[in-house]
Amino acid sequence: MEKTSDKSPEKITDKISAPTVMRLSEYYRVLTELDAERQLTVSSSRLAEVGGITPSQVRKDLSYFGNFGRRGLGYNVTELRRALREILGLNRRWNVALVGAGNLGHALHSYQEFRQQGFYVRAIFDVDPSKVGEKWGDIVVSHLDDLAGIVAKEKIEIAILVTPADVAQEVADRIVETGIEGILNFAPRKLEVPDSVMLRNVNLSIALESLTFSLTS
Amino acid sequence: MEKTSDKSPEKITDKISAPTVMRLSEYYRVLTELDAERQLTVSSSRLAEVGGITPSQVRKDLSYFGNFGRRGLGYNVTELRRALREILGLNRRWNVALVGAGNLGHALHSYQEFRQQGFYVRAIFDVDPSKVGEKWGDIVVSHLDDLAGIVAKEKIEIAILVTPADVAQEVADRIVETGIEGILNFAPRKLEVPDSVMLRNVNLSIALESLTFSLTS
DNA sequence: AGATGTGAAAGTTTTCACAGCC
DNA sequence: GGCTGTGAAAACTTTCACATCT
Repeated sequence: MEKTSDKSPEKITDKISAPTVMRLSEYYRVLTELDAERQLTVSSSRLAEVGGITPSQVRKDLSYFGNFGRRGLGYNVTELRRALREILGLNRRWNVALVGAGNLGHALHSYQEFRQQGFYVRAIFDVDPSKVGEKWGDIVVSHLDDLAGIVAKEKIEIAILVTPADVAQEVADRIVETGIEGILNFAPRKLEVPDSVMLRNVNLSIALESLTFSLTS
Repeated sequence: MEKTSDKSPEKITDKISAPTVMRLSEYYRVLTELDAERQLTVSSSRLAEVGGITPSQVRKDLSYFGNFGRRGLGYNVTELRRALREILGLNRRWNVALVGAGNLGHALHSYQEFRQQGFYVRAIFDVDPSKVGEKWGDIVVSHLDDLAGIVAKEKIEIAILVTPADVAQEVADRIVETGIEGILNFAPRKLEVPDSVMLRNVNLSIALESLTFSLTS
């Protein structure tokens, strides 16, 4: 029935499944579009249709966090969008470091979507002497040896790891040492990090392989 | 010489869950490393340890496709690797087109991992006149209007869609018209394609948002 | 002995269905 | 009438445990 807004001191996030979080991100994106189109309300069925899922899935996902809708009317677009911003932690800026100044790092540096969501690349690191010193936009590529100092000075909270796979673990170790809270790993290798550091992996090959798996056989 | 079972005329792939397919890709990557290290056999527990899962999960995943192991001994690395190559459709070359010649397209074009897995970028498309005609390695960027002709000529089977979100659907429609079998979509928008076209999505923002979700709470 | 393959149990996620409110 | 919120059922995925084979 009623959920008070008084929450327990422990993390809600632990009880929420990964698929639910991914769907929240998609709802957020759709709501951003609807908001731009001046839509005032949206129903769970509408949200479901866009995301290719069921209306009850949408309602269930949202119900973990509160009662955002109104029976008979649906959800207020602006209100729900703001709620999701907060839930996803997007109602603030995040200082990010790119670790690895290769092509993928370059693409991520200029990825508009990140900036729009509040992710600010504050530093870029590499070990290649020919890259250190390069200017990327308004940021100068630093040597990895300066990681700790710059992370502290720039108050960097998240590292995006885009190094070759064979050095990924040792670079991750150095990132962990700086006290950074989260790592987004693009290197195709499973990393070991302490539980206190949040780790998410993006493997570009896996998506392609899942495609060829389905196209084969 | 294990042979995957010869049971049904319909697609095995339909019965295999997405998480299983992703794990197969990871096993394959680990086996590639073990093979390079001249390891002859590997147990499900060893494979599980590297992937951070349970041994029975590994055995269950593999058992959907055949009996690759030997009781008491484990799996032959080379043999299992070859089997997974075949299952994932990596025992051949795939002709790929990059649709979108921006930074992300550029990063993917030079992504070594793709080439190593047998994915060959045979064409690159854009609509920006300043990009059409550029030379990327040994490929000249073509205008999107030439998509159908070049796809046919180069026997392209997979399109990697890396356009801005707001044109992603119309570009996807044009890709579908060419008869391409699969699309890997990097644009942050849900695409509508016929069931006959395989679609996989990679959303770079979602991984970051899942990180901030866990860091917030 | 050592490790797979698998049916059954446990756990998790999705869907159903309907009470309850607009 | 319309649509949410949610407990219960169904579906799906993972883990267990042990028979089975080398």
